Amino acid sequence: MQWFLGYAQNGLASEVLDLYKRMEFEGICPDAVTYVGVLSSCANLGAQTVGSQVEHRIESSGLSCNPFLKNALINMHVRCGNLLKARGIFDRMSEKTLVSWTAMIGGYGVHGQGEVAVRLFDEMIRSGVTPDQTAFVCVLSACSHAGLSDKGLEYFEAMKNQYKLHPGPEHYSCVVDLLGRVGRLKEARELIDSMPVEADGAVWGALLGACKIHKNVGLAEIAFQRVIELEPENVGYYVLLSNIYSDAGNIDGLVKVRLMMREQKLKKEPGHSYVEHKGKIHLFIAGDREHPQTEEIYRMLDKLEDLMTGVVMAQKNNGDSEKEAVAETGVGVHSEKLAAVFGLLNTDAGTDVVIIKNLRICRDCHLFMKLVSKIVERQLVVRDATRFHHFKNGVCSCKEHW
DNA sequence: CTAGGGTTAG
Repeated sequence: MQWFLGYAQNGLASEVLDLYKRMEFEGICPDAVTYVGVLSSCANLGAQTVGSQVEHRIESSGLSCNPFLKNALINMHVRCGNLLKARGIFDRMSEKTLVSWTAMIGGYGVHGQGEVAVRLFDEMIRSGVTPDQTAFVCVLSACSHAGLSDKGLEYFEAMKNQYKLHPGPEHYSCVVDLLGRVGRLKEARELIDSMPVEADGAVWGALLGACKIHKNVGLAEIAFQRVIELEPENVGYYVLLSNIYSDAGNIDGLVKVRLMMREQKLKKEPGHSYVEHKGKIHLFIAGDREHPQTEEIYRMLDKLEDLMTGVVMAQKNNGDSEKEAVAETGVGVHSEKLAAVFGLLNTDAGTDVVIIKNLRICRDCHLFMKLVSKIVERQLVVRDATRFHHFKNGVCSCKEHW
């Protein structure tokens, strides 16, 4: 039985779910710790159907009071995109631990609701719970995704001065991202230079990402230099720089990076993602043109592309009014976008309206349903689901493909 | 015999 935690904690989520299925088949009754491992795996895979089944089993087995399980459930719902369910459990918890707060704050952050995350963080402090390094990572990243750079900087200062916590590279990478996204590249660079701890690849990578957004080729070259000293095998950074060159029309640079990659024998796997819909996992591969209606699908995506900017995917709950989901995705038409739209429609959080920029589209709108039904027609099922790509901020976390 | 276990950016 300890395999469960072993597998779960080592990221072998699909193995956990396989084992769990076997247990069910053999009629073995799982205990609370087993459920924790299963739920954590569901969270990592975005397996919301299994997750909800497990939730029901927990309820009927009388384990639902277990605070560990409640936190695991919150996390599962958060990672499967169901913030409202997560919030429901959170609100009904009598004893909210730091972990409960952190999971919920991180959830809002990941789904682009920085303002809510910040409000919750302040509420946590008012309730007498002291944040730790993890909580600060969550709130800083929430601020960065929502463009709340000054608020984020305030938290960063409070972390050091008020809470006497030593920021690690993971905090610095958040703050570099926070500054970089809003174009404060100079400050981001200065922050890195002033770091009392060693910068890791993520710190320079965050700067490189900011250079991509703000088209700063010179600084990108510096950041890239540093980042590959630290992570020479990470293909994503090569791709990022080559895309920066490509955007700038710098063909020499582009060729240079491609040659570097060839010398290092680095190959970029095609970007892919999968999303669970009605119990089936659907796979999307970047640049995939296998479908007989590919032309139509891409025309539809081009239409969506025109309407989409930024990188936010959020769910808004306006109390009694209709529940809305906001979709905005990043640049380049590829599979992640399909999955992001798909995932958006897939939330069973009671979303009635999908907003793309200022265009309001009803959930049943034929534009969306046509797109979705076309994707569903393919009935692509993934067997080797090793890692679910989370729609952090509406965009898959994997790097852009060529 | 029964502990263990939940939260972390790019």
